[in-house]
Amino acid sequence: MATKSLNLAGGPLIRAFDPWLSGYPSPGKPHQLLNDEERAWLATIASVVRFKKGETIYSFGEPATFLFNIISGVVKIYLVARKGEESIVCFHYPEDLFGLAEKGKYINSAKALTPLTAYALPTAALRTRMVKDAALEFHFVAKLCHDLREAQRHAFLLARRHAIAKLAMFLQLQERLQSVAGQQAEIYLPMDRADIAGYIDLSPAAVSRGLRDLAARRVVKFRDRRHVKIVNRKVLEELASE
Amino acid sequence: MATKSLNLAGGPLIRAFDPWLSGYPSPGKPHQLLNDEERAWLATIASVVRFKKGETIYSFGEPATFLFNIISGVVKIYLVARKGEESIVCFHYPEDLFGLAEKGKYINSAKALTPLTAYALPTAALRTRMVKDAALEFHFVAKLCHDLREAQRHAFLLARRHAIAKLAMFLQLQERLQSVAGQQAEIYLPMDRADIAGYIDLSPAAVSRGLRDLAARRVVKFRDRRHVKIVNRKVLEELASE
DNA sequence: CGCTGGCTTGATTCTATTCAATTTTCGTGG
DNA sequence: CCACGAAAATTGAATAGAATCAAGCCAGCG
Repeated sequence: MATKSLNLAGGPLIRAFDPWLSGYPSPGKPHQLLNDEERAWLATIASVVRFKKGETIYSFGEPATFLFNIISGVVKIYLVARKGEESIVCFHYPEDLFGLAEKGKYINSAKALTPLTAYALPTAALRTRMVKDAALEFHFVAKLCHDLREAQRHAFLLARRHAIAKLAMFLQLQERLQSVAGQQAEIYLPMDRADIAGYIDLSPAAVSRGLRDLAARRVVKFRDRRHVKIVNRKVLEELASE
Repeated sequence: MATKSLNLAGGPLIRAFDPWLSGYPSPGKPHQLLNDEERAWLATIASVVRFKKGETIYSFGEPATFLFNIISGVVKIYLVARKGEESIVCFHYPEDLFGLAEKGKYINSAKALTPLTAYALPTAALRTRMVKDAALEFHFVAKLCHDLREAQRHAFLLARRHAIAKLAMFLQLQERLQSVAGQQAEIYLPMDRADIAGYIDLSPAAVSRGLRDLAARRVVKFRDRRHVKIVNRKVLEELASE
């Protein structure tokens, strides 16, 4: 991986809903958690790293030396089952954190879906600081809560019976991840069909058929394979809830 | 809900794996996160609450005024889908925390599966303290990481193709939740078949058939409907990974 | 302009769901 | 302590839906 110490932007950024405060700063949107001072401090321990599209960032079982904070690009977090098929845990976008560990080792693998720029935060330094700096740590708590809720939503998605319901909910989740302001904006799908399949637990064939049906029913409209627009939001919601 | 301010035990207890340190204090087991001072302080803001078996602790959408820390008993966290069926998010055991919120409201519902005793920690007081006390907060970070990993394992379980694989993995997860020391100990299932079904996303009928088959293949042995013993751990692992 | 990998589509197979009937368990009150 | 009723669990038969496998198609890229 390419590394440079120079801090390109103003330092790390983390985005999440506050678990406790309601509607702050504005309802319906995650807010920026770090203040300038915190970003500046984090910048002193962070390196900016870059990865090419398709490059592996870390693999299951490796010592977890870094926590990553995305500047630009998208990554997929995945697990490989016995049979070799990838089960996708989640997708991460700019201002997300990834690199979750257990007992000092990564418990999943990460791969860049697009060219990626990120801050690499050494876990050792981060840990030392966090035990002392409550305010900084507090923001990590908020982010963790956010990711936990997201993981639970994913589990909820996986419990949908019909392929169409899974796909409908998947599109809703993706839209929110990209926190599109206007209702009319297009959703960009940085992952291929196999990755979608791995995330919602369907065969690639079923994903293909499902998306075809959604388009046929005029619920969504594809500009090309990676750009969708939600045409009938109402019906999509109904489908998502079976 | 019944409330009393008296602190029965020595104060709240939280258990988890440390995300960063490896094998501390002993490999393979979660450790106690709070020190005596922290427990004492938490005890000053906590009330001890009790719930009867089957009682609802909180419901989706209510203001999240408390975070709960289980002293004894088991709770299920669940979501209700459109059709009225319950999707179970997770089960919580003693020394767990529950009551996750988003923007000040509970995002799921909680019900006692057994008679329950817990500490109710007012979120407002907790939040105030956490912003100042880094060490205390650090332990909550560790616990959140723990739950996040657990949620991701759940999603992984849901992605298993065959009913038997789901059940095998479910039993493994339950065993770990109860962190049985010896290999020979029995697993206690505090939930009914419908709850198992809701957690692993199968029909109750399929759960029944699956457990029957596991028993028939001598992989597990039921003493009664709620007590299982893993007889052939090796085969169970194979089945769990399909 | 052709090649390669991703994507789509079709036919078949297989597994869990559904729904209903039956048995077992559990809680209650006699 | 036992008997009863209600709820939970099991079982069976039919059905529906996605997986699988294989073949063809399209898109992006050299």
